[in-house]
Amino acid sequence: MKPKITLKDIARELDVSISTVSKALKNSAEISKDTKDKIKAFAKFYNYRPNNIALSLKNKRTKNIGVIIPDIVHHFFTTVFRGIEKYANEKGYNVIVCISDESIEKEVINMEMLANGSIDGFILSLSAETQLKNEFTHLKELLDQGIPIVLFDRVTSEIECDKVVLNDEEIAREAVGHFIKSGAKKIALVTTENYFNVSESRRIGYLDALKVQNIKVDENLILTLSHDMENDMLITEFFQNNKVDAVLCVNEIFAIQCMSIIQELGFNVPNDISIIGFTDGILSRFSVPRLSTVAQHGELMGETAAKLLIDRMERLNEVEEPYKTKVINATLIKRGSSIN
Amino acid sequence: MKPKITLKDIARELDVSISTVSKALKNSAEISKDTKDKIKAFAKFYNYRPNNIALSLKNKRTKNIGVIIPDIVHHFFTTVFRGIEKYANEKGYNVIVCISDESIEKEVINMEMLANGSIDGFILSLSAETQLKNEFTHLKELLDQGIPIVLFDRVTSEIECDKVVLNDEEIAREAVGHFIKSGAKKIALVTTENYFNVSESRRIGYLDALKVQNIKVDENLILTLSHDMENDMLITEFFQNNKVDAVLCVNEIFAIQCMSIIQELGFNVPNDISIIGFTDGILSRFSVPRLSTVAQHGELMGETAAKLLIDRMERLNEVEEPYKTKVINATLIKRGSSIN
DNA sequence: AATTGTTACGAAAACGGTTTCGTGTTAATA
DNA sequence: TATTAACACGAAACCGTTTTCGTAACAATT
Repeated sequence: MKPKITLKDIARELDVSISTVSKALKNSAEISKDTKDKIKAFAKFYNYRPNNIALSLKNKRTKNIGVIIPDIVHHFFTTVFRGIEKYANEKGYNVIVCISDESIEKEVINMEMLANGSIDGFILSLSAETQLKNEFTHLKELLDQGIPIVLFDRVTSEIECDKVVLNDEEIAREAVGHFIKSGAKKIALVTTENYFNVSESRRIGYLDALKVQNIKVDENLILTLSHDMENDMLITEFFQNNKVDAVLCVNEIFAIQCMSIIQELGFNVPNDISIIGFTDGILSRFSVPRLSTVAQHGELMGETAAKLLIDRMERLNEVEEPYKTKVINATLIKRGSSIN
Repeated sequence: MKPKITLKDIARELDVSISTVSKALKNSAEISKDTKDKIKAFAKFYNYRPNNIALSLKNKRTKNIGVIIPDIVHHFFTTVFRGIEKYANEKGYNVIVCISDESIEKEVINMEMLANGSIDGFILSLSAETQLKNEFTHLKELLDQGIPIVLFDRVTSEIECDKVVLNDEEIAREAVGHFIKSGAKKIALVTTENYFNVSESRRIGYLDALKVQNIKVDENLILTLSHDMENDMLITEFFQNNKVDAVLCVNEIFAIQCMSIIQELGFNVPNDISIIGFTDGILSRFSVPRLSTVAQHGELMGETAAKLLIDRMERLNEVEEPYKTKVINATLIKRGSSIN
């Protein structure tokens, strides 16, 4: 076993001072060529690498980013994370991930844990509970301490910080417009409780598109499902009791569940009922027929969030930039589950 | 903006020494009750929290774990990660994730980056390229430096360290046995290049099960696909050219692709051809019919790996424990794609 | 010979904690 | 009254860096 070597070790062995070693390794003009060569050779031989922790303490920056996401086993968040990791890594940052599990308590604990020096900034998507309770003091306090935060996807207007969001409203409008253009009249929405900002936006887009086309909104055609429950019965009843031409689902699972039940009920997709889901994940690509979806470009979203954060962190001393909200444009991917 | 407060700040304000503050906050018997109360109240009021970086430097341990995985957008790795994060968090550790992207270079760079003080130990699954090239000096060097490593799933016998693996061979045998019991004779295997230890083990299990039942191995019934290519043509030809009763696929995607193509070719699943896949992910649960799979219990695997690592790290000074390899027992989940 | 300027290096502070050890003050004991 | 013990606190070292500033040694200038 050969443990890591420090500046002190090199200094002792070569009979010079620690400062000389440090300067030599940074190629300082203060040190003579002979001494520099000697020190560099020694350092190289023993594979010297500066200790990150000591550097962090000295520089008051860790080059770590904290990422808090509600759930990692979820295609969208996973792709966002990949975008964050990729960009951060290119810029020399590491990523510490915590999973809030949709709980505000975990969100708070994890953030406070990391905020005590472990990271230079946060990227997060709010937990369901945080959105439900509308409780953001933990975020405000961190911002107050000067720790930059970037919110993505599940954001809130209560907090002033950089944000990255999808054009949910617009893309929902576009999806419904697509249904209408193909002749659908009875268009359903399958969504979650609307304390989620994204569901709310998608609902608005849905309603908007109907209004524009003078289609009367039928509240019965809006099915609200919960995240964690078994929804099969509700979905079955919904499609038994309502004549529907098309259905927009706010996530991939709902869309696949709907498609499966619709088919079991004897309807044809897309001829009897068209379906469009959100999140262009693996399920959508391998279903039969393939699912038309809204691609959220998670990876781009992650990269954008990381760039926003790193730009702000590396500009900390200069003039304060105003906060930005970047909008990622979703893409409607038309596949077999809707009529072209 | 109110920046973080330090011991020094408290000491200055309260006109005591830094050591007194430190001791008071740790409730040391050395300090009088009066002084302690005063200091605690002040610290609480200003929300004092010790700086993690300073603690890390002092204690020579970061309470961070480095996790290196080949790919995060992959159900199995994601669940393992969740297990790691969950257990680590309970024990007060944070998790720094790097994605190797199946590249040995990234694996090396990331590990060296983190090894310079940022983490206390690693949990990783080898990249494809690392397995292909059989190149492990980076791991050996880190172990040499006294940094503990736990390998999971994609492991190698070249490295001595704690490991967590699936009983791949056995479960493949069981799956094939299940096929045979239901009357299948022509049993195919759809797998990846066998430099992956897991594919290799599954292949051995497959061959073994056939041998035990005196079924002659037909090399034509083993289809080797690559990870990144479009395999649809190969799969189609395979099922056109070979009479097959059942097929075992080493991952979920292959299984779904096979099922889809098999159905397109006019066969019935499971009556004409049974299918079992690996990885009990979301695809398997929502396909029609639902896919019989080998559940790899990723979360348990992650927890086990994290426990192994943390146990070793927290036992560092005591006697060296011999390295362990924990085997996670996979479960064969029988659903609609195979005959019971 | 005295002054000035380089060169090449070392001492020390700082980052924010913990911990060992030393010490002044008071009270208890002989 | 002198010694000892207990109490309550502070000084300083240490973790591994970076960086400012001071300075010894020598050369060059007047």
